[in-house]
Amino acid sequence: MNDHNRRNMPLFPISIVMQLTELSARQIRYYEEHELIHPARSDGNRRLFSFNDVDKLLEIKTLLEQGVNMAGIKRVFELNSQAAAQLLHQAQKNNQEEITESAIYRQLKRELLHGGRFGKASLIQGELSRFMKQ
DNA sequence: GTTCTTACA
DNA sequence: TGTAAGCA
Repeated sequence: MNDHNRRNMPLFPISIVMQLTELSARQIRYYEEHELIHPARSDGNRRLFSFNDVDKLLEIKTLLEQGVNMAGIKRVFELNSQAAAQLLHQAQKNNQEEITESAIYRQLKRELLHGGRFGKASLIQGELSRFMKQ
């Protein structure tokens, strides 16, 4: 069982995710409607969230608190996946070792936090301002 | 008892 | 977003 599988395993019912994220069930379902998350379903049609889903919801919560709307959050995720794809491409270009997907995301997270080549701060101050309320 | 969908405020 | 109804 690798990291990737572990993080994507459908494990938590919505009640647990509510406690973990401090988001309401209404909000969590709403973000799913807008395709920000894609929780699996149990046999009884109940949502089952993975660690990745929870992480994504926490990121959504942070952006929401910063005043970013739904469109802006979608844009951030879009840019993040682009950045991840770029990191993956460069990693493969620089050596033949097998690159773990989770390692790529960890590096992306570091770069974003430390204002690396993708600079999240500049992203929020610049383009993202169009998606801010007020 | 918990969660789901739908609908209204 | 919160809340309520009616199901599963």
